Amino acid sequence: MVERESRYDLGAILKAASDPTRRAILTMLAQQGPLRVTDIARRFEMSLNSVSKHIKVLENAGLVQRRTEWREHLIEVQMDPLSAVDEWFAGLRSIWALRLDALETALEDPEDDGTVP
Amino acid sequence: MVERESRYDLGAILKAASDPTRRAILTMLAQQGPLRVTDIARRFEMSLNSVSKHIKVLENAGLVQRRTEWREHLIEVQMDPLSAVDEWFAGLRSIWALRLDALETALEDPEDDGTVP
DNA sequence: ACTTCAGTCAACCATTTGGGTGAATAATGC
DNA sequence: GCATTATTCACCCAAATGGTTGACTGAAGT
Repeated sequence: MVERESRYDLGAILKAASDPTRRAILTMLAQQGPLRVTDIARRFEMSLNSVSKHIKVLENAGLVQRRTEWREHLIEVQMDPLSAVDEWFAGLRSIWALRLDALETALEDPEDDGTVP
Repeated sequence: MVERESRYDLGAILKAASDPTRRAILTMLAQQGPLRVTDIARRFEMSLNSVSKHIKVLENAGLVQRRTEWREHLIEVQMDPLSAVDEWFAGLRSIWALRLDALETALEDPEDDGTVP
């Protein structure tokens, strides 16, 4: 059985994705497939070190996976954690919709004064 | 015609949502409907000021809206910006899927050597 | 052995962030 | 007019962030 459950840190995912450089890295990886750190860095006007740090943030959030073959670190995008965000959004939307439903019902029911405590 | 287009700042939305306190505020607002700043703050072990700041961050990202009726500021959750995130995720996933498709096709076609440049 | 290449680690710096306090603003209630 | 209520504004502070450079580790090529 697959260990279903949000094993991902929602905050970490969102924070990782909130940086434009890191989003660009993710896009690049999705388009081009697994890349080495150096290859990624070369496409940015930024030091290799900074890119390496960004990758570590992404890795930490689970948005990227590292396959250390040979002396090269192949970085691969990982879409799974995104679903944790999807799920949180869905949850938020549903409780919001639920409240609206309750509100409507209350309005139809004249016993209630229509206020939401 | 509705001004469709991502008028939202993806980075701002993600960053705003990356903080646990702010996520809690959003959840609270979704459950309870519009609330005053003070009401929100009372539910946290945190100064009113800090909560006020958090709300401003959310407001800035478009995730909440302020209806300044009377002297009270009614804060209301706004789900629209979330779709900007949805869309970005969808885009990322689709370019990723596209690349995989291309890869498969290449593998079926023996003229290609199977490598992805 | 020596050099080069791929990356990380460590230290540093400026800026942002998340928190706090106290004063300021503005409307209401007396 | 004065106190109360609701909220923001202006600072202060510690910690985190995004970037830099320079030293280090480890594998490959010569």
